[in-house]
Amino acid sequence: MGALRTPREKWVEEGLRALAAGGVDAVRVEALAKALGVTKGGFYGYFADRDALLTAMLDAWERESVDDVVDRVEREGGDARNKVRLAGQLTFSSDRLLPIDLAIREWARRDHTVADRLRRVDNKRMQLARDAIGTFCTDPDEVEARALLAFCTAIGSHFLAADHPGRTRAPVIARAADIILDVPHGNPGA
Amino acid sequence: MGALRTPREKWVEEGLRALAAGGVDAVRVEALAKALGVTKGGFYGYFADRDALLTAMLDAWERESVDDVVDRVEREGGDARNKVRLAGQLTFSSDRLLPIDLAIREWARRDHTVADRLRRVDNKRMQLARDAIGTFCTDPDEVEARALLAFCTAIGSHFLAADHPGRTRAPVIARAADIILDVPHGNPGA
DNA sequence: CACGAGTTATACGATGCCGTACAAGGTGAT
DNA sequence: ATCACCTTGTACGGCATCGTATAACTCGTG
Repeated sequence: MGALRTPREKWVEEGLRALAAGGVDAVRVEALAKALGVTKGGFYGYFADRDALLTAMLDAWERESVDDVVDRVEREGGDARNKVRLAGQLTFSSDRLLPIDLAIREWARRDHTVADRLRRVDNKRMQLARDAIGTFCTDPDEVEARALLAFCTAIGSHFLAADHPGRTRAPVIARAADIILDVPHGNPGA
Repeated sequence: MGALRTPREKWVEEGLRALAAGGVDAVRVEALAKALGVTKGGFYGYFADRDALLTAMLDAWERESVDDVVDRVEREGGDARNKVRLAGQLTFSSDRLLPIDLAIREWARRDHTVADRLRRVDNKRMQLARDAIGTFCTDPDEVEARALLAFCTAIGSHFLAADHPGRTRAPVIARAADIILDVPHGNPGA
């Protein structure tokens, strides 16, 4: 057989890169080919059309961002509050996954198929947060509210452009996390 | 003089509609013309090019979503916690402004000019939240954290696809707002 | 009613993109 | 070395879009 010089995965990978950088409209066959240093010649051997690539990209993302993350959290999570923090960090602090995640959220607002997939993913992640928060909070309504807060903060902070006078964003987020996880703050330094 | 049949504002308005519906890439001169029931003939009398329209759209949005909202909140706000709730509702529950707001947040992630404008707008809104929260919360770090939570929840909830088993999204948000605004919950019904 | 200024329609060239067809190229097996 | 097979390059038709040029139109005014 002839060598597989630009395998299917390369196209998917480059597609996700383009998606992260410029949104779904930036995923163009000829642009990906240029980025890969080839022409689109081989593309249509792997994919029927551009839509088939988009589907393959979503498949890869869903697998990578659910299975992998859930596995790691279960193995390394430890304490309940830490599991929430770890789960958040894995997706929302990953230089690779975060931009893809945000781009897919934009995409999902305009495409029902993508929205359904995102719902599946978010539901699994949300259950993680519920389980963890449920270990130190008994009221189910409050658990749901705190889980929502955790998620919205993780996502929303990347869409919020405001400054924090005299501070960076990080400590503000940390303090917000304490409120979400109901960590009391006495007099500072105590 | 000949009548002004499709004035400049119509193009801006239709542009914002297209932006809200399909993102900045959907703002296409010929598509707007079609939506307005004309051809692009008159467009280039008002705008040097497509970029000029995009700038005009941002101008209109910035004026409408800052000046108008701030004015109304100052006039009708009342109690501090209610000011936060009202400010949130005005932008984040408006069928007109909300989709534009979300679309501009996506746009801002890929265009520094837009990001700067969004920062200006968000800073003004954020100051509103700080002032209101500051009336019942003394620790400045905590004020900042709660203001961030309020904003991130308002934005993030529109990018979060998760379901809430046995509930709708609204009551969960309401309960989250209580946590953000530090409203105590005793035994239910008390 | 006729004129003129401003507005709009139509036609055009240029560009970028999709998807197809076919030729050219490389790789491993015989 | 030669062949078969898979991959890639090139060329093409078709479509959508931008921005320009110019002709046609519309309406208020005299």
